Amino acid sequence: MPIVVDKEQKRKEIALACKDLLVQKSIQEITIAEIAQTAGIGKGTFYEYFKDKEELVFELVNLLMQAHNARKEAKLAEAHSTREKIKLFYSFFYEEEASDLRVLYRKFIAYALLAPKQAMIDFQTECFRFYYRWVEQIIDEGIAKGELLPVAKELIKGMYTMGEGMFVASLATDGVIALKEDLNAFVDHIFDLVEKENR
Amino acid sequence: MPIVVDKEQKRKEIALACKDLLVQKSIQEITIAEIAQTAGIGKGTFYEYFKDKEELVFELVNLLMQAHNARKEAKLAEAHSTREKIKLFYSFFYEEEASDLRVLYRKFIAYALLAPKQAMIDFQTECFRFYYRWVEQIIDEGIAKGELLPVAKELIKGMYTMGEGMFVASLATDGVIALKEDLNAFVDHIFDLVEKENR
DNA sequence: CTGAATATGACCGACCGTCGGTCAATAAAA
DNA sequence: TTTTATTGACCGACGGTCGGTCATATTCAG
Repeated sequence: MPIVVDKEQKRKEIALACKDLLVQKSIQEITIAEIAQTAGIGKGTFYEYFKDKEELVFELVNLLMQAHNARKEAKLAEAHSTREKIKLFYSFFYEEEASDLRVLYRKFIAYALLAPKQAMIDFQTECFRFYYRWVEQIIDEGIAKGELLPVAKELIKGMYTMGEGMFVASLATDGVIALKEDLNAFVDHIFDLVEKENR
Repeated sequence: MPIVVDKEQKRKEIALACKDLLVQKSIQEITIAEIAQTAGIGKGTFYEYFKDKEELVFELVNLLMQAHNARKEAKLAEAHSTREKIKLFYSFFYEEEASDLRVLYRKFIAYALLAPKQAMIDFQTECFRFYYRWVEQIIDEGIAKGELLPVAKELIKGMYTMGEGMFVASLATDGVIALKEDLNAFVDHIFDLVEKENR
């Protein structure tokens, strides 16, 4: 048989090799030739593995997000209070650890708005479901323990999208949003409202 | 002396002439030549008024948003309850009337994330301030009337960004968000929590 | 007062460079 | 020999520029 490369694997390698480039430069400034050179492949080869630059960004976000989620799940075990567990979810938006991923995620969202492709939609939907279930489980536990009012369950979707919304808004405005502080403040105020003991 | 045209005015005319084109096609598919042809000007002339395609989108969003805000303020006078007034703010995200503007706004956000320019940031910041003040005033009235708990004031920023977040999320996912229903449900639940009578 | 000369900015599209995407040729493995 | 992977030369589309043209307001000589 002829040469057989693991296409899936090579995709990942190419994407990873371009990480710094993709994080540092705006995608529009990056040329395919530059990408190929960075990954140490020919320009034509790039097209064997990706349809365009967006797919490359997408692959990388996918890759890093998976790793990120794994780390987060580990951390979740360490969190004690319900409030802390929920805040852990939002920390993606400001923690130093995830800053590269955030830069890429931002570009990914932009593309998803500009020229959505099914794979992107599927990915975003899966992300939503993943985090929704996460938060749902935490809230359910809180309700079961009698800590939280049952109405807390109805707030999950809004709370989730609030995070993304504040993230986007903080990137597109200047001086009106302090992401970490505003996110945590909102969560605290909501918790104050749905914790039974405060009633 | 030579012909002198009102540059500001002509910018608006060009932008307005391209509205349908910009709403219907993805920006990346549109060429400058096409824009020039649609607006009935030469390609070179386009560059006399805009630096690039993004500026054109921006001008149009700006224009339509101003008109939209004016209409909204008029409607606000008709709304009765505090809850209704707040919901009026969110209706931008789903009302038929604003659908063209939303399509453009979506593209605008994408550019603001992809390659932010100061003018875009300023515009978004101004939009934020405008709506923030609006909501703030309504909430303040509600508190003054004794309808709402004072903590309601602390939720404004989160509530505002939740709207944008749910909007973005609904565009980037499939089947998990019903924008109108989810927005209104969240608002209702929050109101149930911050209205004094429900305590 | 008139109209010819002139100055100036609006307008334009031919041209140029860049870059995304293709494909014919090559290499290498089986 | 066949099949697969790789490559960079090549092509055409498109963004952006620039020199030239045109329309009109102003000026001033007659």
